[in-house]
Amino acid sequence: MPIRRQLDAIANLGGADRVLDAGATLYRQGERCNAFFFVISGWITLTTLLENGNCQILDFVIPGALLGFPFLSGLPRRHSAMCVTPVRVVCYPEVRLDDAIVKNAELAIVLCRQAALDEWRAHDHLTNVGLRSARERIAHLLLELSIRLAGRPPRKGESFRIPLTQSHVGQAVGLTSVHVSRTLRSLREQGILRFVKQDLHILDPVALGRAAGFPDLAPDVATTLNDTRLMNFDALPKAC
Amino acid sequence: MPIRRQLDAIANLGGADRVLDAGATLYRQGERCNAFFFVISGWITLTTLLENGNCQILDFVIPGALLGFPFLSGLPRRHSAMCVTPVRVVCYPEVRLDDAIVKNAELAIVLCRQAALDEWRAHDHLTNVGLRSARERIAHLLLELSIRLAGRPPRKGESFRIPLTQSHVGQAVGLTSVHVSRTLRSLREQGILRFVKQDLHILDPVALGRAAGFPDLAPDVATTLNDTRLMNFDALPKAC
DNA sequence: CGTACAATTGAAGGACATCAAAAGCGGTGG
DNA sequence: CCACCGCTTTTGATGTCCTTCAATTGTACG
Repeated sequence: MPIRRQLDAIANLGGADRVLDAGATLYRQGERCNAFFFVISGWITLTTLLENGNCQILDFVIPGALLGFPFLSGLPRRHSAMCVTPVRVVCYPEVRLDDAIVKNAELAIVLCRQAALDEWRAHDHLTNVGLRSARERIAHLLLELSIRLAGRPPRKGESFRIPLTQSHVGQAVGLTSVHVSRTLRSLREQGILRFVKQDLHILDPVALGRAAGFPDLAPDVATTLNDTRLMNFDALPKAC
Repeated sequence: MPIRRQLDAIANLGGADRVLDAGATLYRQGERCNAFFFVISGWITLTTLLENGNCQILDFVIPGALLGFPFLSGLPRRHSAMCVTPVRVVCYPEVRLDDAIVKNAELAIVLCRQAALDEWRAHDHLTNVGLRSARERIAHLLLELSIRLAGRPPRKGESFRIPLTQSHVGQAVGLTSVHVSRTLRSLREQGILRFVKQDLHILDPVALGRAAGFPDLAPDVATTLNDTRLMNFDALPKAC
């Protein structure tokens, strides 16, 4: 079981459970912080803040992920990790990367994989924002989140709890919340999806895929995600 | 010396030198390829191609970097690596991640660091494209490249060889080459920089920094880059 | 029941794209 | 040496996608 292996790998690092309210931060941009975290429940955003007050959401972190490992230890964080919902994590404070890796090759493998996955999502996100239209960006994001939550492409009529505001969506894909609202309306009117009160209903997965700009790529992406242990934590045995 | 350490770490993997023409690819999107590379000279772009023919440049790879390590081995590549100029690399074919890491903790550390740096640049790139104007994006990119090449912030009057077309710049920051041209003209007319024939002249570093949206961040960024061994290969001892 | 925040909708403006054409520049061959 | 080619850069005119500003309507919560 993938996530079991992650936990085994870090078992001897002595983590402690921690509960945070919505709006709290795990670490802040500019801060030196050598802790890292395993997310048990709740949603977290990784955000960078600009001087002008604008804010970019780099990624959404969902349960089952490792978060914030200080590969570049001692250096200030480049982004903040903020809780969107109440969050439960295992916190591993003051880890020394070099020691931990030398002592534990299994951990090194898990970390490399996690880093590669994170980078892959960052790249995906970048192409999304860089060369797609508003409609495509939003469809793409919602489809990606569905796939990450389900571990496979969504089926017709399925629905997911996505605790984000339209403003979050906008900050993630580089649009104003106003335009997100308009675009969601258009998608709703075309019978592709409904996103009300943080519940996303997938009415037409195929049309959604087409709107998102992956034509038949979705199954492949799902395989990737599944293969590399970014699954929904709730779907796991209670062993952890 | 940082890059020496990288090379030491991978010394026993048996790499072979390889020379490629401009336009050649190291690996292609969709391809299964377990090789990775150390760049000796030349510039490389990491690109994703969309079905509609559009193309996003994810990152520019310059000499001294490790490239394409198959963390998610066996899975198809998510992007292509294309030579912008003639390129010399050391090629390490068919590496098995798990074995290599278990046998060589030093390598694992280097890889984790490289992965973290790549992810950091991807995030930086993402905020650049996500919430800055055309002017800011271009200024930011050129400043970033200068810093990576010099290992520190550029000085007044300094110039750098950047073998990119305006079309490359556009594909990197999500703009058309037409608009890149116009924006560069504006920056030139304001005495901030000149970018002619692949030679970038920094006329006013402070104004460039302000145009890019980091106000005083530049020194910090430079420190980060320097600290984490993304330096210009040419500045290294010839030992490699 | 009032306050705060999220979502919605309209009107107007701007930043960037698209289309099209011309000019500069290096390379190649007659 | 000049003509020709492909590629990059430049510039203009026109259009559009998205933003900005502003006001209204939910909806949750103390």
